Amino acid sequence: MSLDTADLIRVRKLPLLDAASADSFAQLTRDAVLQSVSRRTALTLEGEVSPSLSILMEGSVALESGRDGQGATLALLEPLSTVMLASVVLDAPALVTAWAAPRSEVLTIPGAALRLAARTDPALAFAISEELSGCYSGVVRALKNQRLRGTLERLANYLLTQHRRQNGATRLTLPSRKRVLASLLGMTPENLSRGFASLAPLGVEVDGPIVTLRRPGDLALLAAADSSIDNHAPFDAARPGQADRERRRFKALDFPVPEDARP
Amino acid sequence: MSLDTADLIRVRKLPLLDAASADSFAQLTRDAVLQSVSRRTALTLEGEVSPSLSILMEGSVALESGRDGQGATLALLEPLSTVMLASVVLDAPALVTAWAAPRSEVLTIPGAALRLAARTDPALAFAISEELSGCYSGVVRALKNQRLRGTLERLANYLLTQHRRQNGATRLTLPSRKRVLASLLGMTPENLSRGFASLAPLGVEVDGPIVTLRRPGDLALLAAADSSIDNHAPFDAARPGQADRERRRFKALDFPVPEDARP
DNA sequence: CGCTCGGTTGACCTAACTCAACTTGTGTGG
DNA sequence: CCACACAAGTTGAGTTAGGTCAACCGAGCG
Repeated sequence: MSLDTADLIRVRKLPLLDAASADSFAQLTRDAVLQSVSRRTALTLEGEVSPSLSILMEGSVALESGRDGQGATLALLEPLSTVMLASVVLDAPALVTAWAAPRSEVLTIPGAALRLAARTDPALAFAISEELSGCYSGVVRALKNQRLRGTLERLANYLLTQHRRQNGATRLTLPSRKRVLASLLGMTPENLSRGFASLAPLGVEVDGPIVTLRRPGDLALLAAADSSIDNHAPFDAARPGQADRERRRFKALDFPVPEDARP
Repeated sequence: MSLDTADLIRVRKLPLLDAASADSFAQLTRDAVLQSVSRRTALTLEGEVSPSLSILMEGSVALESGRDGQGATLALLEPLSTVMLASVVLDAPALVTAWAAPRSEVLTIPGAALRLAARTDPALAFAISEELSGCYSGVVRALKNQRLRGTLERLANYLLTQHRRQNGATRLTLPSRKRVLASLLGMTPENLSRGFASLAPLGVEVDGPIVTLRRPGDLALLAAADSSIDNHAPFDAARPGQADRERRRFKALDFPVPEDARP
């Protein structure tokens, strides 16, 4: 289960571990594990301290809170995201349950090793700060999204995000079952269905998991009504590294990167 | 405007700066400023990069988002909080506008100095990570609070939180005007008023800004319906049911151990 | 086949918002 | 000193976004 040389090379490229010194990299990977999960697996359990940090290498992870059934999906993570890094840094109970989708690949690093290494390796500690800052921004955006938009606007916005993420193709594929998409957007499956229906006049065609946006501009008009939510100045081109990091984080949380934002 | 010796001693006690080495402490405080703001002042502006980190020493700060009028209050910060540390770490546009209340006292540290110092001072960088982790947890809790509780539950819970924070005294003082409290709780002022009214049967008496909780236990029953939301320490009022409830909940849900098998 | 499961559609319900009137406390100018 | 305006808060009546419940449909599958 331990990391072989090929794994080490792969893993070294992660933003977090890339920053680490040779020493702390060795320390961190000594007891790290890289494994493919076969079935739906909980990486953290709400309310329980997780002994290690998970990093999603492949597949996807859903952050959920609350009892199953009444629970809410707070985010869908994409590969290269850390999973509840904050809880590991604080060695505190996780605030959400993190479900890894079947066939995901996850790197697991002992939390104690991480905290220890971070205390002596400034580059690592700083990389952690940057990662945490990205996570923080993501959740703040999610909160704003929830508080100042209605369900239709959230849906429209989500579709535009996917649109952009899938390189502006007019056909896009929903990355999850509609049921969990609804939960992510803070609405019921029934309402999501109705939502799609009422977006039809705006050029949205739905066929199973694939959605066609005939007139993205019209959609943008709806979402842009209060897009002060994502409308912070475009990312500074002079800082490509930061921009990348931010973009990754955005993707991870399923909220839009305002490349331009003007329809 | 620069810091005098007394200021330096005070400021050295901050969690962030306490961790810093003598070197980076000097570096950080060289261009730092400690000032009392006289009127309502924006420490950060939504969408604009803030050149420096603000730390609230005295008074209070409200984090708002959205156009004035239609905006939402996302948080009320207490003294010793950092203000949008994440944005400063990333040197990215702030996600919210941070209003300092009149007569607040704010320490201002150049962001560039902070980032520079953090890159070489592991203790400082780690302290920043811990602070960010705390902020992250706070926002996640806010999001959960918003998503899985109704307005009444949020209000009840808020009152209990204040209750606890003010050392369990039966009389507590609201830290802000009801108007902004309503916005913080994600409801309208009218509805907040009605909310207080409907909590009267649970022993809540309101007289202007002071609230008396006659029977905190009853309130807790209402809020506890899903109190896994804020897992920070059990409520002072020892609720023997709590642990049981939680256990039952997990059991009932058949919450799998990490090596879960989905049926 | 017939079963379940994900999704859709329709009828209904309710929590929360809106709007408007009214109260009360707090200045402020004559 | 009063008159007045003004803001914060409360109360009431009507509206609506979104949730709930139940029936229904089509696809995968034992």
